[in-house]
Amino acid sequence: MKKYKRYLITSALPYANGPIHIGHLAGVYVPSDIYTRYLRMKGADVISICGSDEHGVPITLKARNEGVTPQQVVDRYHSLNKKAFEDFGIAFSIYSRTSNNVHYETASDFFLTLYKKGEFVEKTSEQYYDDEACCFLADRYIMGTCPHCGNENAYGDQCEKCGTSLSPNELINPHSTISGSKPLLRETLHWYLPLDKYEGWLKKWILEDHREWKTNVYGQCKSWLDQGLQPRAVSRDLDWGVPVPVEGAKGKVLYVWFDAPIGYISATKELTPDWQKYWKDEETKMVHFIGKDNIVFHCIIFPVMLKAEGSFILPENVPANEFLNLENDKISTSRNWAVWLHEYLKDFPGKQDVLRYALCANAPETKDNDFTWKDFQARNNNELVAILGNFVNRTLVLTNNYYEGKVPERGITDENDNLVLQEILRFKESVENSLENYKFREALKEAMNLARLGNKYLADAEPWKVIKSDPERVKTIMNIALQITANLTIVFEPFLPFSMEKLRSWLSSTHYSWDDAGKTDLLNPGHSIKKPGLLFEKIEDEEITRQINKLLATKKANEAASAKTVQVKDPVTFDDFTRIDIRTATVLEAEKVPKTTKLLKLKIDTGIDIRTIVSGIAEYFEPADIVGKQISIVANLEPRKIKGIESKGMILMAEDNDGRLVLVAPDQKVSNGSIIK
RNA sequence: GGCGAGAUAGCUCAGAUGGUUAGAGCGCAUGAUUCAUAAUCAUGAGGUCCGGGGUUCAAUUCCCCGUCUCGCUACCA
Repeated sequence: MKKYKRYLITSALPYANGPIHIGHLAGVYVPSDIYTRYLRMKGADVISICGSDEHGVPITLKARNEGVTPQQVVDRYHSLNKKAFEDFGIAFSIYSRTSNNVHYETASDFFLTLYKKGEFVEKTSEQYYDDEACCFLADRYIMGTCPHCGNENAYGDQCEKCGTSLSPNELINPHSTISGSKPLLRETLHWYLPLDKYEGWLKKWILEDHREWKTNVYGQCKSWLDQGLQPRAVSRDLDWGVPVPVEGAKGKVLYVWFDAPIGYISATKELTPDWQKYWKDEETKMVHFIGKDNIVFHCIIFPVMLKAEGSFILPENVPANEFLNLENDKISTSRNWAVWLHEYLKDFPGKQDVLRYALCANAPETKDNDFTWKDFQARNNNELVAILGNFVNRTLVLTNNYYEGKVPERGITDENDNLVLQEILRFKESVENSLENYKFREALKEAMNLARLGNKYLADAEPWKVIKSDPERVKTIMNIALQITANLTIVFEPFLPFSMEKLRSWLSSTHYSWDDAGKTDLLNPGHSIKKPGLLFEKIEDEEITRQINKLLATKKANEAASAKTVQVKDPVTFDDFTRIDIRTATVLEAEKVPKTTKLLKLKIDTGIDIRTIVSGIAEYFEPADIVGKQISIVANLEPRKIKGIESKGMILMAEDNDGRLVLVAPDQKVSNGSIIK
């Protein structure tokens, strides 16, 4: 294995439009923190980089909705999240932000370097332009009627009601969210990063040189590479972000995914004038901690950016995690379905380590996992309290009782003692091995096994009995139990830094280095320890019930919100209404459009003609079930090509609250082509 | 629809280049113990290893076809 002189750890920059929740923590920040703390304990030269990702359209929209500036939005979440991370003990070397000057400079320079090297492809395309506001409209700045579900408030990139992803020119009646005016199509110039040019290089770098990457990461990369890469735009028409630093690029900023990873570099610059040795020296090991949704950016796009620039190193590994669910449901910021870090810290003061433990023990390392409050409670009560806390407590209490807190001399050891002393050394290796391979769950379990060993040792040796018959022997037993305790402060330090600090203070011991782990003379005879408190406290049912009720209330609120009927649309004149030609028709044939999920191709008899309509209803109707049914259609809708098939008209559907589609048909059979009015 | 990942004890997960009884932790049951936050220790019960085919002397492991979950992606008039 290659030896490295120093480490550069990055953690995905959280987007500054919402607070941090347990999904972020379990997927990215807890693992990266454990890894960083471990490396620091080894005495390695390591920096851990993170910060707020503060650009992009959703932030500008949130600002507009709230009537504040984007800067105010990001200021709010930046400080909230920065503080929450600090309070939670995530040991970043720096928590920076992409709206600061260093970043503007760095990102700008980076773009310019690529620009001057001729790495970009320039292309013009047609995009919506707002004449009144005099600017191009990013997807999220255009709203209109969703062609699929009729939701009038669909965004240019997605309808949030039916989940359909859209492109702006699909919207019916598009309007600008800035001025409300109807936008026009205009030509605009953008810069593209030609990923395709680097495809061959990426294939070798990932598929051949990094077979050791996690299967989910490797598989996803392979999938992208096999499908072939396309150039990707690196600029957008927007006024919030890093301006494109070339002539004639007024009103254009760097696209947020181009801008954000450079944030790792600028944060490093901000941290140290020595930043180049971390980013440009082959002897630095760079590791990106991210969630699975970020794989393509960190394994394909950012490496291409770095490679194209030419002077930067590439990540040695990208240990992406899967997602964490909450009580059997996807975590969702917009649905308020989350455990928010800042609220947890308030609800469970002093219990950072409990959450760190629960999230690490149940981290979604190989597949999506579920966080439940019951599991959280069980982990605390049955593991932290019962195994780790209890062992520490009984050892320290006995030492205080028997020796007034002075570490006793270790006398002659018996066979079992020797076995245990050997075991202690083994733990160092196995925990270390798991950590080096980013298997944090496994590492934590091994650390806990050391506490288990301690409990078993005490149960076997029974010092509370032996003290009556052979007090000399008890000194040896307690000495060994204390050495185990000292070792616990080392192997648990990366996972439970708050508790281990407490424990060290009770032991009156120093902050050991990682390489002290396995030693059995960490506490010298005669060394004084203090009276212990409780390392962990039981969490009672009421506290858990309170949290569960909080979530139930959220669920109820969400249901109430979705049941609310969508607001009645703006009035239309009778004249407008009569322009829509709605008629009855009968389905003659139905078949699934190949290679699609939702599309059915229908041949229908409208009474006037036989025509083809393509409709996105395949998830709710089997072709056989719909043949022969009488339906209602919009007969005079402009024809449109869908998947190469010309569709003439639209089938009317009623959509239930849960999204289920139901045919709208006449009550009794009528002749085809009957006008519905 | 394409691609990727996953599916193993009640729960959370390991695992096997295919080979006699498939493992761990938690939970559960029984026993022991009382130094310790009713905490610990021992023992035990629990599994068509997602379903169906195939290859093989032998498949939970390899191949093919499905099902379900999650992600990326296409599509939705």
